[in-house]
Amino acid sequence: MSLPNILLGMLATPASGYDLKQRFENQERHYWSANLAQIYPTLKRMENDGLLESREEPSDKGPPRKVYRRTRAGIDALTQWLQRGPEVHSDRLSWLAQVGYLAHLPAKQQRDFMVKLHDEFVRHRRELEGLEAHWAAHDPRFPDALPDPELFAHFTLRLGLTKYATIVEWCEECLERLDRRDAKSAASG
Amino acid sequence: MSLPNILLGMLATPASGYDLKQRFENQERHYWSANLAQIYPTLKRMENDGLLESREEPSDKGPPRKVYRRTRAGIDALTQWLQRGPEVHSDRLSWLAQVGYLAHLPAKQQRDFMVKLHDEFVRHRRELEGLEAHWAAHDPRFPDALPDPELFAHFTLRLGLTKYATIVEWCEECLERLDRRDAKSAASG
DNA sequence: CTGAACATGTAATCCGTTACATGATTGG
DNA sequence: CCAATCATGTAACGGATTACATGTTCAG
Repeated sequence: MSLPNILLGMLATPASGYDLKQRFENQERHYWSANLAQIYPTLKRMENDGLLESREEPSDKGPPRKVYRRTRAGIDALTQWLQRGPEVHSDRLSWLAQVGYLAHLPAKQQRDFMVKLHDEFVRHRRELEGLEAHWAAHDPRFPDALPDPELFAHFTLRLGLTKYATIVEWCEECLERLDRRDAKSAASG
Repeated sequence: MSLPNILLGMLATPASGYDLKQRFENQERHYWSANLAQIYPTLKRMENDGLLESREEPSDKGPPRKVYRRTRAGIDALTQWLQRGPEVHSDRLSWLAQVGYLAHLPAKQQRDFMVKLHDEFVRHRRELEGLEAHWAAHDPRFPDALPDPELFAHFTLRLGLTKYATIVEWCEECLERLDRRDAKSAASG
């Protein structure tokens, strides 16, 4: 039941399904994703439920855009979602499950796996660093004078950055431990 | 497609569906979860596919246990999963999406929300700290002389611990920023 | 003229949760 | 005797992914 609420949150300014998809791929990518085949029917259902209203707008390029806006009922539903308190579900980190079973691979492939992970998360971290740098350069209120909605958007960005930094450091520690182990086994074997 | 592979990884020693569920609720809880209604049919299907074989064993209590063991084909499938490289999907952190929209709540409720989050993750962190302390107390090889499979299990535990620690610290920073904001607005308003 | 980006949708399938269904054993 | 724990399953539903389907505009 999260996607409809997240869409309500994102619709602070009116937007089309296509716009929302773009935002999932940029700003919100580190904590949620959704594809168009899920977004379009969800928006339609929310309109039927009275949470949104839409109007068609001509597009410069391609077919007309269907632009959605929150209704009063939509804003109320969003507020109630927040008032119910934090929704913490168990994470599904299949890459971490994989790390737990790396003993099934030879030492070289174990190392390769951890290096790939490391590089992948460095890439993710860099993307968010780029977002933050851009924000810092273009908004004189950044970071201590940000008004309410942007303050919270910055909170989520900070979590993304520290999360990726933590994972990258952890990968480096794991690689060091693997190297120590292999140095030891080479000496004794 | 992750659950079958994770079950293969967990079945280093033979176990029943019920046993595996227990393990999801203890050791593996910080990176995966599955309930019995998903585990039982998955194990059955994997047996049909030749990845597992089972035998019935009498139980002290309740109906007979169906104990599964990996076949050679199962171990091969697990190895291939690992050789395909890390499976990194986008996280689904609905609590973080909620934080992004907290501007819809009054200041007091914003703070309450962050305090609840903080306390929740402190609890998660403490559970993993308990696991690690127990391990350290009962295994003389901990942490530098752990042999291969346990070494990687420790890697996953370390990630869980630093992940929760990072989130807790982030909650505290957010609370400080909220308090500074409210001190400022009280002075000017 | 071809491919990328714009723009919307449906259908089939798969994964995960909740609810339902059954029954034995042990501790309080 | 009752609740908790042990133990296995099916059915219905909802959420998410992949594949299919259509059509425009602009840059190279």
